[in-house]
Amino acid sequence: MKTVLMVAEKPSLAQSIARILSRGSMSSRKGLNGTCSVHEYTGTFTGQLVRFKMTSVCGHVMTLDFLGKYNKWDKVDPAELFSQAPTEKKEANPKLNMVKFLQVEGKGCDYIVLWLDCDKEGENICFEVLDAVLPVMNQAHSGEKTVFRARFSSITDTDICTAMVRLGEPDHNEALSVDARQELDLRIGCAFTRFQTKYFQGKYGNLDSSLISFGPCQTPTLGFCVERHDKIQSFKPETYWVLQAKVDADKDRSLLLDWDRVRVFDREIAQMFLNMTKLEKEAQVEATSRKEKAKQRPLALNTVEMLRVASSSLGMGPQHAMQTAERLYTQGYISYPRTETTHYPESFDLKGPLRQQANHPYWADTVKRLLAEGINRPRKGHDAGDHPPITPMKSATEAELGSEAWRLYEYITRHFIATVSHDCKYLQSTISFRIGPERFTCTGKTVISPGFTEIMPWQSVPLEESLPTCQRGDTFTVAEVKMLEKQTSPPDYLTEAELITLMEKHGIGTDASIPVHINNICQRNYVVVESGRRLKPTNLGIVLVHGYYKIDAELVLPTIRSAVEKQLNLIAQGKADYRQVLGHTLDVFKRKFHYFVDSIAGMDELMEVSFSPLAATGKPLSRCGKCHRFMKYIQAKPSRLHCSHCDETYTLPQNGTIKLYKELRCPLDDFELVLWSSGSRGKSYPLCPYCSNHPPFRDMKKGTGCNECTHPTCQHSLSMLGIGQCVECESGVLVLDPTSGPKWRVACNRCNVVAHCFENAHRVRVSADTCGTCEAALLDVDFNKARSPLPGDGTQHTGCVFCDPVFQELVELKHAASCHPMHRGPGRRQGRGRGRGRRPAGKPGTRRPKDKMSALAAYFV
DNA sequence: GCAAGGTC
Repeated sequence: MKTVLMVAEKPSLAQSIARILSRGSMSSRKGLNGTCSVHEYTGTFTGQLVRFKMTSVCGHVMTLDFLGKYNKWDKVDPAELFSQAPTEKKEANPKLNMVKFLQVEGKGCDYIVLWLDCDKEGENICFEVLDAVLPVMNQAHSGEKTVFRARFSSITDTDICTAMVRLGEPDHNEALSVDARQELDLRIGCAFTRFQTKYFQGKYGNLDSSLISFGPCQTPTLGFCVERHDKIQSFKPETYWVLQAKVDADKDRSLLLDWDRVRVFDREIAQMFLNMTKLEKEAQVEATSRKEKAKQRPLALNTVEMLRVASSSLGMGPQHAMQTAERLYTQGYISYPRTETTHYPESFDLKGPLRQQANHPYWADTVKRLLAEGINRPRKGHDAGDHPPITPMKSATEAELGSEAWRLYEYITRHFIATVSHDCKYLQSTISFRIGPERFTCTGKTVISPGFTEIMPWQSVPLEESLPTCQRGDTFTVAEVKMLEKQTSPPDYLTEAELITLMEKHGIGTDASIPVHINNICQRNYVVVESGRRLKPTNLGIVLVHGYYKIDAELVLPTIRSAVEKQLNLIAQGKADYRQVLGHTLDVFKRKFHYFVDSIAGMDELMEVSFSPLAATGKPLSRCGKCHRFMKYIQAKPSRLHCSHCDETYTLPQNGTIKLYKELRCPLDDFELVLWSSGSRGKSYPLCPYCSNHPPFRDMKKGTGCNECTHPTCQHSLSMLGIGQCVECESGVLVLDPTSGPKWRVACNRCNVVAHCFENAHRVRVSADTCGTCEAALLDVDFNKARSPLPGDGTQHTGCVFCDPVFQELVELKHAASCHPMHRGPGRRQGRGRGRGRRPAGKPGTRRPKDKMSALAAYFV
């Protein structure tokens, strides 16, 4: 029997589609990556009985990056990234092992049906899948078609079954347009980002950002925030005047009337109108009207609307809202949360999800009435052909969801019930008055039937006192006419919800990536989220945007993306050549880049106002090995040491504290050592600022401290303080922290394993001798007589920290229990003993004996 | 260390 491999874009879709096509009779199993499942069943395909294997990828299989050597920031001129630097496709998520997985499942299959999402990205993933799978599939008989594309517009039985009988071919042009988009984004984004970051970080000391990024989506996103900031800054309040009239309606009730001219900006004119009206005793009714109006129930919920409401009404940031929604989805409470669609397909079972809510303590009454009286069909929305609108799938309570997830779920559910409810109907009555020559109006609303506002009370028509009944020609006594002086007020900072709307309108990002872009500009310290989730740009954000405006406004305008997308669409439609569009667009941006680099002084002028040069920043900390003057410690990210005499900057490890290390010096370059520490309970190690930036030995990497230095005799080096191989990670070595006493610590120089040991010992040294069993270096430990935990009256003991029974009680390994060698699969660590990093050549046979493993386990766990 | 796009 022949086999048909079918691939969807995500595990949930593979399952839904297989369930539809197999009519529920499939057998499912997990794939080798633990994330994707394979659903198998038999059926007919091109008139023959076949075995179907339905599975999925997890989004893109591959990602685009530069060849490794072009990712060295200090060796490559960013200008090279526009053309010279070659790119390669790498696996998008190596942990998922997607290529291997597809090949295992695809091996020996005869046909492939591609069920990827029906958009350009999906079309591109089709070819990623084919690249992986075609080489291992059975060879086709001459001329026989083996590759098919299923096109569907919703995940409904009819759509899926129709797609299956009308299979087509994947569209190469659409896929190519995505290839072009990827390459443009990569080359342009990385070139500008690297240039800006290096340029400004090399110049300013209090610029608090380790990355000054640029991108065709994030930069316009920031641009919107700064545009609003500029409006606020340049706003000049204007004074205006308003007439307000009050008439007596009943004995003890008066009506406030609105002036038909609304407001005037000239005081004398306002005064004139006031003079003409204030002596009038009566207001005459000129007209009355009563109109029935409706407030429409909401469209079904899609992702961006959910994100807007989450931000503006629930105070939940888009990134967080998305994570919460995904959790609700994987737990089965709501349908797939990433969708552009606001329209339910005709066949969608609306009553099913509604029935789920019929006994919910908060809205049972509303739901039961809807079910009994019949639901209202949702309004016609937009069908993007991706997924149905976000719908609650089962009932839930706050107790089972937790308060955060509950608030989002409650909103989604109320919104869903509202979409199948009736519109809110109300009566709007208007009375037009004349007082002297001026006209005034009074309006009032009364609810006829609340409709959906019953379940969305925050949308309800505000309760107003009804207007008195009257008719044309009636008169009312004027109680008062007065002139009010008011001022126009500036707009406030952009809210996240407003920003999402702007991004959507200008096509910046997609439903899935909008939260990412907003998050990016926060993390890069371009904007901060203020109260009411308003986005206030920082000095850095403002200067960047103003700088782009000054040099090349297109770099920040929202059109930067849409212009490129127009070109890409030509590729997708087969109207333009992929190579030509790509080459041309890169050429345009390469010119822009060179112009930007040449004009950077213009941005600098703005920077200088807000930031101070490196030489004027920071506090003196340690001495330079070249000029022996003090270097300054610059705390702003990325933290570094700067020698203004030599005009050199040395970067330091991030996310820790730095202090001087006893004025000790590196024997290689005479720089004073500094001590890096991750916190009081964490690890710390000495570090030579010069070696860390210019590794002295071939086997040392940049950015490392003395705990990885292979200097043979320096007292701070790995060679002198290393004890033995890390118990958790593959390449690390446990190193004694000589500064940690009296709460002595041994820490891995690669991962974050920290062992606490020998508390209150007054001296711990690494001995030159090694353990006969495991090759680890022995430790020499001295205790004070009064506090010695050693047996008898001993104050001194030498032994192996791993094997010595006396030391067993005195060492405690933090953090490693589940990752201990005992719990890991066999066959790693082959040929390597416990010796310290620079172990003498170990013969393959000298690994530790088997029972060593159980000894270790008993020891640490 | 960089982009933006999928998805977990």
